[in-house]
Amino acid sequence: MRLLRQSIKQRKPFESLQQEVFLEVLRTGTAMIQDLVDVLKPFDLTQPQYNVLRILRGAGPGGLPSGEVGDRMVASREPDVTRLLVRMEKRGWVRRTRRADNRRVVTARITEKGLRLVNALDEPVRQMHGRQLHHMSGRELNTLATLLERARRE
Amino acid sequence: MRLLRQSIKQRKPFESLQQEVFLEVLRTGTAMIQDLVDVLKPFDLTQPQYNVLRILRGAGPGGLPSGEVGDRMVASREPDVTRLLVRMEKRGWVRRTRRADNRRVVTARITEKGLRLVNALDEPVRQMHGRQLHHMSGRELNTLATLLERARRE
DNA sequence: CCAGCTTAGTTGTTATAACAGATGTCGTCA
DNA sequence: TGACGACATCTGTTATAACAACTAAGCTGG
Repeated sequence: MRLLRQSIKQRKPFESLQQEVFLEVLRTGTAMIQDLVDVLKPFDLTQPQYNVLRILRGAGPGGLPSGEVGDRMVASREPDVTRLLVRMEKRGWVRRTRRADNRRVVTARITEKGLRLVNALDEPVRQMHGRQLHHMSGRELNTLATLLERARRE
Repeated sequence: MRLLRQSIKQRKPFESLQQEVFLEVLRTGTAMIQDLVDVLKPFDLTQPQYNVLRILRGAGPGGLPSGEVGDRMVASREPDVTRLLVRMEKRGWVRRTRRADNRRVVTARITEKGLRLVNALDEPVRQMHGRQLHHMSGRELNTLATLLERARRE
């Protein structure tokens, strides 16, 4: 009887559990991203733009090929990366140069201005993370990060 | 010495932990949403449209005011909801009628065609969730869902 | 009852995303 | 060496998102 009940209960709740996790991830993600957007708005910066600035800061003075930038972004197609970088170049945050030894490749580098901007955002963004997650213990955060990473496996 | 080390170590890892959770949530979210988009694409349906269909199916034959639909969607401004519903009406999945007793309100209802579509998607979507998360135990899923919900609190 | 506030939805405009196809450059192998 | 396929990026087009301003309908207090 015990076994029967278990096998009955197993199927249905398990599937809806998967769906619940799916929905929770999306809800949490949109809430978090919205907080970031709100932080960036006064700086007249969108989230993908901020993302690019962080990537290029991390890449150092050598910069990165456009394609590499695209690969490191969570979600963006190649054509969008091109135009994103072009727009950012117009704003003076990024410099794009065609590589001499391989003229197919466009190297994107962060400018001094872009660097100042992204540096100025470190503290506000850090504070935002604090506001979002200060009520969770280190242990909980660790568990959460681990489970999320595990969720993406396979 | 112990205390000192602790106070030194405490600050930095904790903040980067928050950031790590933030990034994990976004990465997992985009991966999951991409899977859904891939499932919906053969049906020529976008994720917000699918969302609306599920909401209106859940609302039953009485339908819902546009504003209500917007509130139940994760992220979408009012103007976008209007146009989203208009587009879906053109495709025959939704019917919009102005309410007689309060002509400001537009009630949106799912059509027979829309209902067939969203019902036909239940199984593929369920299978997608299975592919995404079959490697995680019920216990892990429960913990994950609980922690995510908790992350949004406060 | 009616001027002015509120509510619900719409329209206009600009920015960005998605997708397909084109362009310019490079490597390579007959 | 030079045709050809692959690579990295770009352009064109359409769809959708963001934001602001507007319209129409209902409500309310003098």
